Amino acid sequence: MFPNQNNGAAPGQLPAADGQQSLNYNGLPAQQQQQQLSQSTKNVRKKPYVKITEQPAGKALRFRYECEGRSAGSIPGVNSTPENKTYPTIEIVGYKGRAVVVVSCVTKDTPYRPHPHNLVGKEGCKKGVCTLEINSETMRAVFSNLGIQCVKKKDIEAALKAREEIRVDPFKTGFSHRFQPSSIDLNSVRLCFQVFMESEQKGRFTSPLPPVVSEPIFDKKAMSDLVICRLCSCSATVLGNTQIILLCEKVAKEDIAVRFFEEKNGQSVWEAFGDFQHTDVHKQTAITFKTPRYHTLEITEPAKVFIQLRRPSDGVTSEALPFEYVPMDSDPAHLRRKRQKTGGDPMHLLLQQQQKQQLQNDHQDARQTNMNCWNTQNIPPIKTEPRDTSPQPFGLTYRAPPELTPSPQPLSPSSNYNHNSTPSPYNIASAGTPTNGQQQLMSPNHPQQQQQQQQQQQQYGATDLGSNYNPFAQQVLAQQQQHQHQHQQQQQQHQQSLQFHANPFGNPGGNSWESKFSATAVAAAAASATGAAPPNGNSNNLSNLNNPFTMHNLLTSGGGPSNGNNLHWNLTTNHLHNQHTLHQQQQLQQQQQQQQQQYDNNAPSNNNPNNGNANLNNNNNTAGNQADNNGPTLSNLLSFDSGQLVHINSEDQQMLRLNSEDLQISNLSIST
Amino acid sequence: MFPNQNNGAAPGQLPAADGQQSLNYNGLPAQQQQQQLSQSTKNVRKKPYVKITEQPAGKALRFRYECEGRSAGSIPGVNSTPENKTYPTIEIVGYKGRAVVVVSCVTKDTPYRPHPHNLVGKEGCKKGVCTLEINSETMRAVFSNLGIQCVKKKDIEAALKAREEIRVDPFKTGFSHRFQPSSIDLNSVRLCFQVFMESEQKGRFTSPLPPVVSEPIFDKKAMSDLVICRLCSCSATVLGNTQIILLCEKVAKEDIAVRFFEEKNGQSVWEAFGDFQHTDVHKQTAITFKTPRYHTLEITEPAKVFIQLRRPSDGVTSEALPFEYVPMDSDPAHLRRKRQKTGGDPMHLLLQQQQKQQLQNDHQDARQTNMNCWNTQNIPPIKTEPRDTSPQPFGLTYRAPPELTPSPQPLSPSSNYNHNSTPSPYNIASAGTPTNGQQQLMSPNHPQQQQQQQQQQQQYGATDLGSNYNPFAQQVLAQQQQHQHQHQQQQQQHQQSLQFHANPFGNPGGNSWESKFSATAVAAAAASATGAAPPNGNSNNLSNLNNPFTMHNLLTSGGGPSNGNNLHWNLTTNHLHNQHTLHQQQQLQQQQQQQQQQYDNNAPSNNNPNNGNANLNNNNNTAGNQADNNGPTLSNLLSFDSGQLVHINSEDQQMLRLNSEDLQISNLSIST
DNA sequence: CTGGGTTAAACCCAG
DNA sequence: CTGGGTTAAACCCAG
Repeated sequence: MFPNQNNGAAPGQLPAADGQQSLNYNGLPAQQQQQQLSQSTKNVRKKPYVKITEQPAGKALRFRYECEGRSAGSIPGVNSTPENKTYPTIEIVGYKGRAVVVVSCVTKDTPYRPHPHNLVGKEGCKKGVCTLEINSETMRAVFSNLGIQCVKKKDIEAALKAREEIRVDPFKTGFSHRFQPSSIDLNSVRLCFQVFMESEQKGRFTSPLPPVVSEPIFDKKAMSDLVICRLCSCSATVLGNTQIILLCEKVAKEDIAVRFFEEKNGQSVWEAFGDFQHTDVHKQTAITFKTPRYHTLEITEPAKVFIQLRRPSDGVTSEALPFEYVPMDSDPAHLRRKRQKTGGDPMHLLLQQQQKQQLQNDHQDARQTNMNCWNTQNIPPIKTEPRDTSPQPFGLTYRAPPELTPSPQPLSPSSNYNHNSTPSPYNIASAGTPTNGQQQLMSPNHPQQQQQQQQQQQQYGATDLGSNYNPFAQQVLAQQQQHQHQHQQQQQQHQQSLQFHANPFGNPGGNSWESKFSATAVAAAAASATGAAPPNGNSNNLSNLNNPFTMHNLLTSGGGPSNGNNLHWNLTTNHLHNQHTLHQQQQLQQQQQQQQQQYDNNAPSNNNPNNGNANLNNNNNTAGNQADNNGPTLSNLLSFDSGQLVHINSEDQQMLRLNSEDLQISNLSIST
Repeated sequence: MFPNQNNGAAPGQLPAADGQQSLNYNGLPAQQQQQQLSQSTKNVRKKPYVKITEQPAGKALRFRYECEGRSAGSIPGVNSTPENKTYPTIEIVGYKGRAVVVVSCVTKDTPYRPHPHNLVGKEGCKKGVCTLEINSETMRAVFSNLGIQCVKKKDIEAALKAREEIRVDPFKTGFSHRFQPSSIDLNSVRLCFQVFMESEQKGRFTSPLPPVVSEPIFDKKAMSDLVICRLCSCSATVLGNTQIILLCEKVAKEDIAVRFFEEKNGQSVWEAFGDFQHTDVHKQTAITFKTPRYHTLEITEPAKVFIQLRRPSDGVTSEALPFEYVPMDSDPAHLRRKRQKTGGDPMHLLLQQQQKQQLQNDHQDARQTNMNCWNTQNIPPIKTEPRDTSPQPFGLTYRAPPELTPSPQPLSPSSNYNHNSTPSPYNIASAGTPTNGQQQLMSPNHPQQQQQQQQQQQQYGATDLGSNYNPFAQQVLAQQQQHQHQHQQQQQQHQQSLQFHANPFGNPGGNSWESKFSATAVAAAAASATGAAPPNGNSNNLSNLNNPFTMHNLLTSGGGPSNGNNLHWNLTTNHLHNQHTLHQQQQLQQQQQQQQQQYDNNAPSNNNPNNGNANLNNNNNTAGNQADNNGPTLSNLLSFDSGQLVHINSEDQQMLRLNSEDLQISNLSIST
């Protein structure tokens, strides 16, 4: 282990457990958590962790496009009310001291990949992530102005590339998903909180806590609830077949049903569905349907039932509105008269009415009335002369226009949209095998864990990325993770050395290869390269060399402006005999280091308009100083962007030295 | 006058008038046309002209975006039916022989400016315009595959620039409107047909006929008719106040009314409007309203009336559907019962019903029922015991889903959308003063006409381009026109010479200035320039120098990628004392020539990817050969694009010599 | 491929 | 500025 890492979390550093320790977080019972913790930490009694004390509201906010040129608003807390506004809040449990949190968007579903959408807001938001120092008294951070700025499909790739550049990838899934933009759900995100505690070396925030994700957040615009806005009538006769127009929020015409049901003592005793075809759904916002027949025609008083929208695909329903079935006597005059003519036989009447309505079913509309929607299971003998009872309508309109209803929409993500609610990483762990169960609590540096993660990704990749997803890409994913752990290289060296003959720049150590790699050599390598891969300035693209699939993606992904200062060379032939992923990963590390170094040497300030006088140190460090821990201090960072508490030194040349720490955020430094 | 122009149209060239000459075209009676023609042509009895024998359908086709990556379909003729398809067709009347027609989109409203939308199709469509040779037997051209590919707002400027480059500007309005993209209606165009007859010199199509425009064509997607798709009920009691939901095609909630009316012997005897607020318009596609009270409560049989949508802003209405007012007795059972309880007094009943419905008016919805919509002018004494009459509904649904109704939508542009139908250019002429009336038939080369056009543009500019439109820009417009007429310069020289002292490159002739304008001089001029105008590669931008408004536009129009090969220099100070527009125009010509020449010298093939081997001649002609008439031949052009009958030599360097002819299409050459 | 409905991206109004 | 409806631009399904 390394000096800056305290994954082992020496017990002495931790404050005594406070009362809150016994509270749940991420929905797990405290006992279970405790068990988990003890499983993984063995001798360590309490490990600090991040707790979301106020979840973000599930769909209170519309995602905003950058082109809208406006603030994206603030995600409220799930318990926010107009009178008492709350905001997403986290708390560090089991640690007191300085800490910094980095918030970013990840995908709703596991594996939690970096999500292209950006967090924007007044405080701490930069490059789509939000970085705040946690109040070291309360050990809390409240995110009172966090908006979600959505990217459009065409910009997914660029957005993920930008995220990759600042190395925010909480779960080390890599960024290969940027080549499958359509696999990314742009209508939902989770917030991911990555907390970094101050290390022994003051002012450096290099001790990460396991990342924690919020409940999903849905774009309010896209995910409209099922809502019945209006009904032209909320009563009908027990005979059914009454045409009713229902106005609603946007629905999918192929995936919507109108459900009638009756409850007795909280128990559903009857249900039936309105009868319509998908062509009866008008512009996604209105449904013309016919009422189902009531389960009995023999009622003398109106029967109170409910009507609601239901989405068959997931069973989600709208709020139920009252609806009334009235005795046959209450139907319009012309029907009543006809019944009288036919002697009042209700079955005859039923037949007549059906025939009549069949005729009314639009001269234009030749389809058959679908009798299947009717619940015909229990039709009792019908009373010949039902009493003339008066229906008592509930009112014709159920939802007033927005300006008239102060009542808030249902905001809780735990209502309709959490049917497949994804658990937090801790929950995942607990759901897995005992071995996998430790995963989230292990040091991300642990080689074993990296392999586990890779396995996990392959697992998920098959299900999450659709049928087009190429499992090859998952390798790249794992490979890309690897390069964030350059510091480990020295330790891993004994494992690696056996394979290093395959590397043409074969250099077992990470420290001294720079001297072997002059600009001339680069030029020669570049000149001898025959591949057509467009240089695009991203060091991870070296993974192409091992992965024809990704290469293909690169070649077909539209290229983008090529960065003339980044040389790439084709090493494919050198890797043909590499069979083990781990070996490939290790080689990749070497190559990436080499390329990074070369980038540093050849392009000292290109593409970096902000790279002015802010970085007073370390801009021209050499390859040998990997042990150099002098990251940018907060004051330096502040002079870089004075509105920013903590700056992720994304654009700094420094980043390119790859002296990154445990997590993707390389050097979070702070000065007091 | 010039050798290639036969505006005078020597009578001997013309075939004898055929029978069709007596037909109308562009909706003008033949007599009136005849009169017009004789007014302007004095001694010429019959002038050939273009007649649209089949107008394009007014809104049969959806405009398609380029990004949709598909054919844009074919505009049918206005008389097209599924069985007998027709297409826009023109005919040349009064001339027999070879001719070519160039079709392009122009704005719906006068002045008919080039419209950024492009014509695409299998035959002859290139760069957004369609060029066909007219069948010289029938003297007709049928456009059987003409689609409209719409540009998005952001691309308006580029699209118009491209049009400018190929010099398609039928009415010489210039292209200044590209700096007011929002002034351009993207949902409508007119087709403009420019016919060029073969000149005395065979194979050259340089004798233009006056351009003719079609009736407007509207984007089917955007301009949906007012259509009632469905009503939840098509009958109500004479009392009114029955809530009805109406489903419709997209309407504007602020500009829609539901009109009830009654006709007796074709005469409208009663009308009233449904009662609703704009908040009752649901998602633009449904309206919940309350029926107005019928003009009398004293009916014993159902009264047949009509219901339709009406757009107050322009009075346009939907088709009317039958609606039935039924006597009070026919209302639902609970009301009838209540009436019985209160002794059946109808006024009491009315009051009761109103109160009741007021209560039903949504607990949420506190607004007052708007009684103003009711026609209360003629309420007779009410019969105490109305007969129980049966309503006879017309059926509940009025428009079936698309797949069920074969009946075509109304297609004629002369129905709803031609309220301000713009006449053909001939009609414009006839509507003007006698002097202006000759305008369209005069040679555009005539100096007097240029001034007239300028006046006309200023006139139209004020009304067509909105309140932000700066009349200064109209000058530029005229100035821009001017530079298409370099040939005239020699003739105009005697007028110009007096003012030429103001020109720093003072060069009265158009032939020999090239020698005075070396690359060194250009560099010096560029170096001394202090203005901040971004170069953007368009020679017309030189007009900025005279026009601060346009300069402003350029500076704020977003710039676009600057063309490094186009040097601009700031001559503003040299023009401070120029007061007369004509002088400015003349100077501008000089400057444009200079710049063009410089462009030719410095950037021989930049920005011209197609400038390969197609242009065998004239790529390196000098400034002296302005009389050179060797345009590209058709065979040359065919090797350039073999699918193309006639090629507008837009990208040819040749264009830059400005040896353009009468119309904006410079050299239409053809080889047999 | 077509017609045409639907979704995603921009735009813009009203409070 | 905000929330949120509407339009314009893309996308995509069904025949």
